[in-house]
Amino acid sequence: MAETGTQGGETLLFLTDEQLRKGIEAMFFAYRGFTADPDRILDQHGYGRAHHRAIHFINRQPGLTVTTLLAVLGVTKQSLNRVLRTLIEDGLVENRVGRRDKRERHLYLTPAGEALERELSGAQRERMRSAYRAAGPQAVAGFRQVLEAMIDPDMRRHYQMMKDGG
Amino acid sequence: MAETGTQGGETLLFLTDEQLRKGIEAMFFAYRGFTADPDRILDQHGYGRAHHRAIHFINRQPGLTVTTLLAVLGVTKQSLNRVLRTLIEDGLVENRVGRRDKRERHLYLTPAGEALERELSGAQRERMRSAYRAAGPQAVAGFRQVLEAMIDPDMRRHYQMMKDGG
DNA sequence: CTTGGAAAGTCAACAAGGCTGACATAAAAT
DNA sequence: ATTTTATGTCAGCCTTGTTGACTTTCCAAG
Repeated sequence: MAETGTQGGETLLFLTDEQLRKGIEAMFFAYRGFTADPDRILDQHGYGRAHHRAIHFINRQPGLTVTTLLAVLGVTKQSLNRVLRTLIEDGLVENRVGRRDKRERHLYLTPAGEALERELSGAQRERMRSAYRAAGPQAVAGFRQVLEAMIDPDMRRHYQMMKDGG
Repeated sequence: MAETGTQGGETLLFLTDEQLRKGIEAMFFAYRGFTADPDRILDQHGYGRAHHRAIHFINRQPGLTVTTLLAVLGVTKQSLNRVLRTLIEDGLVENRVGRRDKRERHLYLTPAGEALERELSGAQRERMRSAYRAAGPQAVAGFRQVLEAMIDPDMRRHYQMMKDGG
């Protein structure tokens, strides 16, 4: 009760424009670090960030349909198709006709696709792990809380779907 | 000492691949939310994300030189120049010859530039503020800690320069 | 004072990865 | 039988990144 200018015992200084600006810039610079290692690897293989995203989510949810992947990635089918086509041609992704609904195509990583996925996610996890370790478990919990609150409501269901496995 | 499988009294479960993967996906979806509002505004004005980044840092550090901005943004001068040229032509950015070193050009926002900057950062801060408020001050502290640990060492000095009020 | 290098700008060409619009096919649903 | 859905494709456009080559201006060191 010695504090002044507080509400519910918590100061609101973390909501100042200055604090928000710092968070915005941290987000900008951190995202660059976040993508830097995969970008290097992708470059060696002649792929780009768009290929990584497709590979990531196909690995995460093997057998998802093109429409689902489209919704998760939030791009047009023409844009995704360009990427998906090269991955299929190169033998990293497989395209199986749906059993129940034969219009659907279910996407799977081939062993080669899984190998690239491991290479990419390994590098990305390494940086993440190092940041987590440096910050500690409590900071990590806060990190996730804020990020999840930033996700667009329309996208949150996709995030949850992936997060909760399956 | 009643705990098992712990080190220094802290569990290491937050470093599992599964936890890291969730962090990676949260980062992916959150960054999309992070850029969504400014992107809509930029689109109305006929600009792109590259213009936003330039405007942001010029506003943050008025009078910075082209070389500095180049280093902060991490793009080539040809790429930046294309963006900068349109901003100058449109009267949002001003380009002053350096007093000490006349080779340098110092960048400033015009009143019109400042108006757009406020519109953009206002929208971005609103989302950030809402996420901060939902997560609380302790989570915000953790959020910043993890993000800062993710920043590439080469980039950290630029982040610090901006952060500490350049 | 000359010369080398730094700061800025420009031209051309290219690539990745977004977008729209139009259209085709197969299969499911009505 | 008809309509709708899922997928795929073609063509063309835009933004924003890249390389490489070259110029002008100006500072600084010899």
